Amino acid sequence: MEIKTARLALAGLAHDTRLAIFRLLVPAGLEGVPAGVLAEQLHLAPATLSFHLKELRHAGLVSRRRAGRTLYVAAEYAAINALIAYLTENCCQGAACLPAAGSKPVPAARAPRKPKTSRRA
Amino acid sequence: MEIKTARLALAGLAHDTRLAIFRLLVPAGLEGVPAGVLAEQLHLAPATLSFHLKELRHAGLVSRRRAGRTLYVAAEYAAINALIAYLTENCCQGAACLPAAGSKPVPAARAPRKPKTSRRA
DNA sequence: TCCATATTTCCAATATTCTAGAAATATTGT
DNA sequence: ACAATATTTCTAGAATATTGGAAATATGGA
Repeated sequence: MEIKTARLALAGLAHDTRLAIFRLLVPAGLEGVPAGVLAEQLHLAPATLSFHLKELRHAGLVSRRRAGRTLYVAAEYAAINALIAYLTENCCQGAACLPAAGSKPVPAARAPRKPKTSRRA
Repeated sequence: MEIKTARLALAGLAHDTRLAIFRLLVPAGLEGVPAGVLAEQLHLAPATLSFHLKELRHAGLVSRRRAGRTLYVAAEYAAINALIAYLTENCCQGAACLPAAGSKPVPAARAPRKPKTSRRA
């Protein structure tokens, strides 16, 4: 996953309403949820919901499927998988996201430069 | 991890500069990187870097440690671990983030209501 | 065709976030 | 105490995101 894609996905979820939408979609599986139901459950004006769905779609986090007059929105599980993979690979130390087995230990506090040429109390 | 914490972490990383900062910190381990080095590497005005570090700190994604005049910034691996765990648990179908083994299959497109009382060509 | 339903797009007002200069703070060395 | 370094806080303007009413679009049915 590219850094730009990752940032888009992060931004997509980094909003209360959108995170709430996504969490409603997750248990709904591939069938998804009608947009109207989302608006009802989250008390959102139609235009507002539409705006956030557009954002989520833009980030590749949800897909849309029309059934008659109703548009079903569904979570794009692959996108989260990819985001989790990105975070694991790029924002952790490889696999377990530990401080890295071989990383330098925390040094004791001391100034970096100027090795002091002469001293004087 | 709480939803609010998760959103904070997501928002923290959902910005080009902050994601770049974090990615520079990851390989630096617990020792971290002097703020000045970050500013230099990313060509950021001191005040701008400080603003983003504040955001990252607020989100719990980085920590700060003073060594003389220099402030070392380090990645908070635990925070990413927690975020990944949150996404895995809440934005996936449990473990593998698959469309859920038991979720309903995608239904063929059809209108939801009004089961049609009479027909006519 | 005309009407009702479901949702989107358009648009403008509002809110939030970002940037960076300048001044302030913290620390060390002289 | 003073000067130099490293970084933050203050501040305000610029940029971007969010909200929702109203009009537009898509679909199905009478």
